[in-house]
Amino acid sequence: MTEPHQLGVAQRLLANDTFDKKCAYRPIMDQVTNRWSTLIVAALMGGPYRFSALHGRVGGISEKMLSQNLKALVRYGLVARDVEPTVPPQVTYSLTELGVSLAGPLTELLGWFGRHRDELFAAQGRYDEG
Amino acid sequence: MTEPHQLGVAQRLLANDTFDKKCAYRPIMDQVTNRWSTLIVAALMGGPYRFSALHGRVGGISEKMLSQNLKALVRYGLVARDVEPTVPPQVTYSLTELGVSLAGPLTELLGWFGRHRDELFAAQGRYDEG
DNA sequence: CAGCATCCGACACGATACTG
DNA sequence: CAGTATCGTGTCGGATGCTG
Repeated sequence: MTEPHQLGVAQRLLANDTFDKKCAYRPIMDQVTNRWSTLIVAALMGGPYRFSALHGRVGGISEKMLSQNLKALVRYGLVARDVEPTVPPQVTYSLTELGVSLAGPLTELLGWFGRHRDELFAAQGRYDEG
Repeated sequence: MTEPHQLGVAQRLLANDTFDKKCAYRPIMDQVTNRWSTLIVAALMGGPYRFSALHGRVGGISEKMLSQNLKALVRYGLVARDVEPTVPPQVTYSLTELGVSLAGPLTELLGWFGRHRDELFAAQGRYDEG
């Protein structure tokens, strides 16, 4: 039941050249779905966070990558950056409305990997054996 | 209405450490959501394809990357590889059941980028100006 | 036809050190 | 606190040429 519908959607998308590699928003999508940005967006779903809090929350990310990816996310309007001009400075990051709207599809994708984790590992194991 | 639910889901996922960087399936997710694999899976939603057909369909991909990514997708059980022992050889690729189940979330994500393309570009333009 | 081997440049990423 | 600068390494990914 879901299958034919999904295939139909895919066909339409392909027919309209909507996600071909040449399509102009692919670089943005590559950036947003990369290793770190997904985790950062996910972390920000929990509410606004300051730089160091985010750094602790995203587990394993370097300051450089956090800074770099945050900059990109701000650039695409997915994350808001609020600076409190105090000493020491306080910078708070939060999802914009656009960022929140991305959270849905992203969470679904992440959820899929969570649900099918075992099957993926099993297939990987089988492949590496034989 | 969707917002609080999504945030709740995210919170639960984070609380369970389900998509932290350290989480074991992240490497698989990185592979599957990378630049080419998403396009390959999308192309295969249209039905089974042979190597060269797929190569033409995915637009811009090199044979090396197609081969490499197909191998990874086969390894994770998302794509099936059927060899017809003829001369010349015929190799057909298709989505497995697992692959089809991934198509849903993936299509949603791709659809999101299609729908919000203009906002992303606008934000990018604004950022690069000021 | 369906690929693998090789070379090579570009960039992602981490570690370390430094700044307002 | 919230970053930036610099360096070094590894991987990504394209181009080319070759094989069964």
